[in-house]
Amino acid sequence: MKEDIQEVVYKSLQAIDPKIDPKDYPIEVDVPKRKEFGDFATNIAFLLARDLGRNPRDIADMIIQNIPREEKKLFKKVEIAGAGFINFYIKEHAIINKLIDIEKHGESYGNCDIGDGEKVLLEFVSANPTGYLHMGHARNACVGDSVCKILSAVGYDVTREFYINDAGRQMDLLGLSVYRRYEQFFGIDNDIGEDGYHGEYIKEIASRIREENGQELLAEGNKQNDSIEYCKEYAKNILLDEIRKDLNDIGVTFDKWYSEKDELYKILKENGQENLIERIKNELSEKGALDKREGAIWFKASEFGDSQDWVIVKKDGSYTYFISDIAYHYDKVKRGYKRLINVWGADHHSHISRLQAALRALGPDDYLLEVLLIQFVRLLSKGREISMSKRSGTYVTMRDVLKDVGRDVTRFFLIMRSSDSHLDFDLDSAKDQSSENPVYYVQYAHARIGSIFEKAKEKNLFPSNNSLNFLDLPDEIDIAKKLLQFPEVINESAQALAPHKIAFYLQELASGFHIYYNKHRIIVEDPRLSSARLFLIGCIKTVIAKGLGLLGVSAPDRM
RNA sequence: GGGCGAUUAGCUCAGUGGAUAGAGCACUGGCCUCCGAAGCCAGAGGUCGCGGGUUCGAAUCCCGCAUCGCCCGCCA
Repeated sequence: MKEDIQEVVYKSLQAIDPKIDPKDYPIEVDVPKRKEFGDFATNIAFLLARDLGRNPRDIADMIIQNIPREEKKLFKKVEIAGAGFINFYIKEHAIINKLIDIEKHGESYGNCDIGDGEKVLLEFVSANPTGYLHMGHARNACVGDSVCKILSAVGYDVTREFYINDAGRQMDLLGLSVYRRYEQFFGIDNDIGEDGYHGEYIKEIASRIREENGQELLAEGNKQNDSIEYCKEYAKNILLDEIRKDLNDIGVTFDKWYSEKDELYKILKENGQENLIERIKNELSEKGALDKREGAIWFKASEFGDSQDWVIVKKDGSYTYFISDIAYHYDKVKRGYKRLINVWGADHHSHISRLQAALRALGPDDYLLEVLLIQFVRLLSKGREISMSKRSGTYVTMRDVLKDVGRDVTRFFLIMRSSDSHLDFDLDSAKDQSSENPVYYVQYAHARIGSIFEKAKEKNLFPSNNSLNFLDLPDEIDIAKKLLQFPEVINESAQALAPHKIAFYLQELASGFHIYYNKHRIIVEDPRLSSARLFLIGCIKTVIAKGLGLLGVSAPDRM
């Protein structure tokens, strides 16, 4: 509906002066906060006034005068307000009739194609397989998944990817920790070390290894290294399975699990011995972006927009995590993705600029990488914070929370705050099946409508758009307007990568329905009015289901 | 010392330069003979952290300051 207004204003501007370029004057149309200011308003007259050196009100008047006759039919009135706003008041029946779009498109209502099929790679979660997922990962997973759904809805071709960090020191520590626990089962007194993993699950994994292998793995020297390597692979596979299972339980799936070890260290056939990391190193070297200093090799990030240089090959000849990261992201580009979006915890923010610097150095395209930073989650119970540290063996996992409060509530809670705000996840209010819980509020509206449909069916009443002119209550017009804003809400949340906007919208829409329901009966004497009202609430049901779907939350017919 | 984020009602938070700043919770008082009370209605609650600036207009943009969280490793 908003586009219709933009079109009207544009036509009027064309009538005034065909030379006006819409690129110079983007026509902003929004819904005023206050009802008295109409259904839509534009500030275009202010923008033109500045450049034309004329009074905004005069320009607004001119625009109104030049709206083509045909287009004027849409409006009850169009007027100048304040210092030069133009307020549009749409005819009620035009709004109500627009609802037919919702029925026509059903589940796909609100979708569009502004993404134009562009290939987007969304990398999210990417938790190290060294432990169970905690609520920070869960927030990343839910936000990432929802962003994927939203971007798909606006026409992008989205691939979802999980990067498995299975090479490097953390994995070595994991293998060693498991092996030490294994040794302890045979009375060997050892020390896991401060850097090691201390969780109970490490013992459980070691125990399984003992059950399968007895004491065969006890060894010294090189043979012991083989045993540690075995423990590492064994633990990795178990933990990856657990991560996959947890993600599955919360409704998050991936198109590709990209293994650092398998993909980046794979020998490239066409080039003899070289692997992807070496190739990237060579490419960076050819571009003059590397420097040998203090026995190490540095990427000169400071020459490509970052604040300092970074080591990519250590003094001992081994790679840093950073060069794997560069290779991985360059590989994303090579795989044909035009847009790379990463969902990262806020503690990784310093990696953004250096990675962007590396991509810039490799060229040719600039600024390919967008990062959606997610601030921390604090888990609260009875007003107290619960520890989520991975090193202490006692952290509360995502699995624990999921079991406790369920998928829908977990997802909604993790999504309903802006990503750049810290999030307090209050277990007590999450568990509360009451009005304090916004997810039930929205789901309840959906279920209530389902229930009304059942009741109507008994009386042989069904939704119909044959008598929409019966919908003339102000409450009905308000709801219709709200429903018609939905495509714009999806758009905005896609643009800002901000699923929480949908969560807020749904609460407002549900509120509109509950108010309407309490004030007016849906099923009334006149079957034509009943059918029209059923049609209206059917539209609400469709939009709620669609919106909850974008958040990965179910829309039950009963609860 | 540098960087990122935050600071809005008692609490948790929306608010992408627009008109009189919003919601939920909590609090007070009402509403089921009636399609689901997990609901609705009414009330009260504000120096948008502080100080400058930009302009027709600033919670929103810019500069400075304060406070809180996170980061600044040849770990990942």
